[in-house]
Amino acid sequence: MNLGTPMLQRLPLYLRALRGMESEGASSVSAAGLAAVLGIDPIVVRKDLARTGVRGVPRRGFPLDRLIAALRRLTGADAEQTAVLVGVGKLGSALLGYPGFRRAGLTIVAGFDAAPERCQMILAGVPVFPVGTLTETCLRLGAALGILTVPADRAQRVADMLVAGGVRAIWNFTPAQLEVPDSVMVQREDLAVSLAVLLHRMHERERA
Amino acid sequence: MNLGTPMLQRLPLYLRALRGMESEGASSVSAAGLAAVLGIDPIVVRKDLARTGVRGVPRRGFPLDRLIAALRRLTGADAEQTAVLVGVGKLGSALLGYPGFRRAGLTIVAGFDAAPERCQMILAGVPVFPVGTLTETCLRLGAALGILTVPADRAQRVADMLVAGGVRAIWNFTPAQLEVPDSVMVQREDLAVSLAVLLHRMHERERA
DNA sequence: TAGATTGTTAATCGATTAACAATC
DNA sequence: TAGATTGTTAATCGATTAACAATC
Repeated sequence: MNLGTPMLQRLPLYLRALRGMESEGASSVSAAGLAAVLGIDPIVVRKDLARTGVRGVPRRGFPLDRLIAALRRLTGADAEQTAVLVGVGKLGSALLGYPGFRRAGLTIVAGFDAAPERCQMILAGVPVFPVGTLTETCLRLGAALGILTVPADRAQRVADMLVAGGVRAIWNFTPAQLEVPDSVMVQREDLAVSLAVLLHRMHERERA
Repeated sequence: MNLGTPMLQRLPLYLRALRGMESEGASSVSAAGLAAVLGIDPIVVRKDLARTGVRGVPRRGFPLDRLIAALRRLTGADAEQTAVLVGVGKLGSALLGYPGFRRAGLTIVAGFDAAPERCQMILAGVPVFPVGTLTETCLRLGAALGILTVPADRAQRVADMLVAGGVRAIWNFTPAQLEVPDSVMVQREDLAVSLAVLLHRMHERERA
């Protein structure tokens, strides 16, 4: 199944809302109900749910458990990947403690840092190692993903080590432009981009 | 000028790259050159640059200074907004120390936290106050933006205080679904969403 | 049966891509 | 002049929106 980015970005929102409903004892949900909870256009939700392949029942809605299973599969949450995180500064340790990754199917199995005093620590249950052991440890653990939270000027060097360590994707929280082989996917997380969108929309709304 | 989100997300990347070129002494840039640096399709860059209104010169490219000025205006970086940040935990203090906000035209003027031991501190040059003084301080400082980095179960209450404090937008780093008046823009920053996109694309690439 | 809700098909809209003309 | 690069117009593509048929 080939999903466009806009739909792909909505799926985790559905998943989170549906899990909440399930834990409150619900067993089915209508597209309109889900749309209302999330503040999304009901037509969009209906179409998205149709594309999960789960059949809804007129007048009753969709079976919650099957919908959750389908969404977990579509978002890749059921694949159980492991990640390493490099750069255990403030942002890095904040990410180590973020519980949402587990629910999305990602387990961070090791942290790395250049500062000796940060190594040998255990943060949020994750051991931190010297960055010199990165490639070797990556290979040993079979990590699928590398999370980059180092200073921008070290990003490329660490990325090279991650690639040598066999990761299949890099989640880049630095502004650096990384050079990696085509086989490795890089996704950039850029707060300056988000902020620009926010400021522009804020001004836009005020003009209207 | 009404810009679509895709273009709006590319503008800060252009801006950052152009600033780098300027600091290296360049005075003009071609669309193709900029595209190569960022790994973006040259046709897209050419069209985006055309929409800035800056005239390029065939065989020479665009004047760097005018392009930077135009991009600053389009992204809102020249408007100089102030923000307050609520929840000075790991993520919150990481954001307080992020230098990119300043360059994007945003200054964080105050932090707030519920824990008494975190108040009276100064982090990255920003004073931290008790969350009880939030609304009052917001009004006094005339903050345009509230950055929400508190636990999810307190998000709505803090959002209410921010709204009462007169902010025009809320940058929500919690998974909570906020209820605010229509006049206040809410932008959600959701790592679970980004991760789902990343994992899906990673799998997609491996199938290909 | 009636009515709510799903499922599907068509229309609209905006972004990307392609092709080519204009200009230094 | 020749050639590189911008600027513009048209074609394609995908997502959203709208309308309506199908079904419990």
